[in-house]
Amino acid sequence: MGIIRTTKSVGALLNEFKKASVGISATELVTRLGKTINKTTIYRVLDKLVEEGILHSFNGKNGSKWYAKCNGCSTSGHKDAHPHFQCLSCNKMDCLSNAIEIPEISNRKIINHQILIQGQCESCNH
Amino acid sequence: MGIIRTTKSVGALLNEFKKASVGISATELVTRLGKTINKTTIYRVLDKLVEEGILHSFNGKNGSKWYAKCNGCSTSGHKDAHPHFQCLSCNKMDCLSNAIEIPEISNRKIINHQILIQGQCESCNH
DNA sequence: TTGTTAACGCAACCGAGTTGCATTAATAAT
DNA sequence: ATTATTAATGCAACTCGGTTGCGTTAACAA
Repeated sequence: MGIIRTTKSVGALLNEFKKASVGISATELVTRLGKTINKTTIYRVLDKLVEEGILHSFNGKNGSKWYAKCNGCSTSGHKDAHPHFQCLSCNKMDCLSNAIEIPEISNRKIINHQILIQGQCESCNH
Repeated sequence: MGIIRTTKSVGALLNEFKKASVGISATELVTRLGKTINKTTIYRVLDKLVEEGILHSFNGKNGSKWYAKCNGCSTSGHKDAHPHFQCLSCNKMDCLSNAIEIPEISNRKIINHQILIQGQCESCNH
C-alpha cells in the first residue's frame, strides 16, 4: 500500500506543489508535465501521494479533481478538512484556513465533508 | 431563454422529482428514463429546469451531477443554498435544512458555495 | 389548419480518468 | 559491483459522463 520509491515522476509532482501555495487540478498537472510524464502515471502518483497523506484531493467546479498540500496528515487519515475557494474568473483555487462549523446531523454519521466557496479572488475582484 | 413547452420529456422529469424527496443524479435519471427519452434531451431539460429555478444542481462525490427540487428559487437566481448529505454506502443524497454559516473572506467576493457532507445515512448507520 | 420554431432524436464526438499488460528502473540481496 | 525482485512507468485502448451539430417532430400561436 504505502511503498513509494523516489522516482523522477514523484519528484516532478512534488516539485509542482512545492512551488505553488495554491491547489492544482489534475488536468493542469497533465498539461504541465504531460510531455515528460505519461498521464496515467500522473494520476497514479497523485493517488499515492493522497494515500501517503502528502496531498489532499477534492472537487472543483464542474466536479474536476484538484489537489493541494496537506497540513499534518498521515497515512492513517486526512485531518485538516478546510474550505476551498475557487475564483470563477481565473479558476485559481485557494485553501482557506477559516474554520467552518459542521453541525451534527440527527441519525447520521458524518465521515467527512467538502466545502467549495466560489466567487472572485483578490486579483479578479475589482 | 426561459421558454419551456409542456412536452412529455419535461413532464416525465418533473414527475421523477415529484415522487422523490431526495436528490437524483443525472446518470440515475438516464437509466430510469433513457429507454423513452434520449439522454441528450434529459441533460437539456435538466439545464432548462435549473435555469427556470425549478431544480438546483450540485456535485456529488466523484464530481457527478446531481439535481433536486428548489425551494423559493426563480429565474432570477437560486436562493436556497443548503448543504447536501450523501451516504457513502447507499449513495442516497439528501438536502439538509441545517444552516451553515459561511464567513466573509478578506478581499474576496463570495458568489455561491457548495457543501457536501458525506457519511452514513439513517438506514445504513448501524 | 397552417406556420413558426422550441424541443427532440440520433450519431458522432469530447475530455477526464481508468485498465491491462509488457517494459523499465529503484531498491534489496548477494 | 552484480544480480534478482517487483514497484513504477509507458502505451494503447477503453469507459463513462456529458456535449455538439443537424435534420426532424411536435407545441403553440395565428
